[in-house]
Amino acid sequence: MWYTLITMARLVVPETSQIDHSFCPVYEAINVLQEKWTLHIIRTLLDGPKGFNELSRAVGGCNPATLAQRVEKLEHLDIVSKTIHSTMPPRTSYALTEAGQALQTVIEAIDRWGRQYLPEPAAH
Amino acid sequence: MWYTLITMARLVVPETSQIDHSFCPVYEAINVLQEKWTLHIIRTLLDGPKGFNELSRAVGGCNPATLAQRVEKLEHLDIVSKTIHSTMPPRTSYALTEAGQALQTVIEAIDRWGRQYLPEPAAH
DNA sequence: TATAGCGATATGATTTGTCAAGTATTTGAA
DNA sequence: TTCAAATACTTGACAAATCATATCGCTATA
Repeated sequence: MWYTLITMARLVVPETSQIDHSFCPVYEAINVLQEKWTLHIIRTLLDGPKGFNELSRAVGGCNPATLAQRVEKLEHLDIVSKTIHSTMPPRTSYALTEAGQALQTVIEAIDRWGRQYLPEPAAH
Repeated sequence: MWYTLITMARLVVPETSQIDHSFCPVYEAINVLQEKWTLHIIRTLLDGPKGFNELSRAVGGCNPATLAQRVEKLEHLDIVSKTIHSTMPPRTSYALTEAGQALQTVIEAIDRWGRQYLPEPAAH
């Protein structure tokens, strides 16, 4: 099975016009990264490991329930790793795994695009 | 004002610890791209201009209300352009602008990352 | 001794996204 | 000729995601 940039999530097999439910990496990757706060969390952790509240402050504006859910999901995907240093007083740190670090290229591409094409909001 | 990859949306000025509401391109770019379906829409349009239903089918799974809202927003951001060929019968086409085309680098980075780090879901 | 900080979790309100159905007209097939 | 399908959306009801805020037991600092 081939994949191209224009390959759809559900590939249509020409002969039969049936839907192919095979796995498409780009589509899945987009689904992972498009969840609210995910890219912000990753960008923040590129700066180095952080505790829960520290991460929360650095990300800016994400409420704790959502943040907890996001980092849990990212942990399952092996993008973020969680280390518990002590339970009482609670002390934890979140860091990027190798897969997480690899997302730096994505963040950089977004960064370049934003600088070039997003207009500074003008007063109106 | 400087921007770096680790720059937060609201920069804290060290001397005063006050919040700086200055515009941060990366943060804004992430906010644009993290809305549900946005990256899928852009990836689909990289394949060439499409009509509304054609786009809908190619994106796969996005409902028309959301799709209409997304393309309208992308039009405002000058990422997508809309051309009405005829009103009755209705015929329209959506295409990427220069800024939209430039997002190909982002999609490609996501593509590479997905192929390398997203595991094919195993049967369980 | 009082206060702030830690890593969360609970609550109920609000925002966002989804679903099914419908519009007015033309095109292609039976 | 007659009927189903396609075009680009819109509407209103509903479900799901995210929101601000309060809270927990405990420790380190003030």
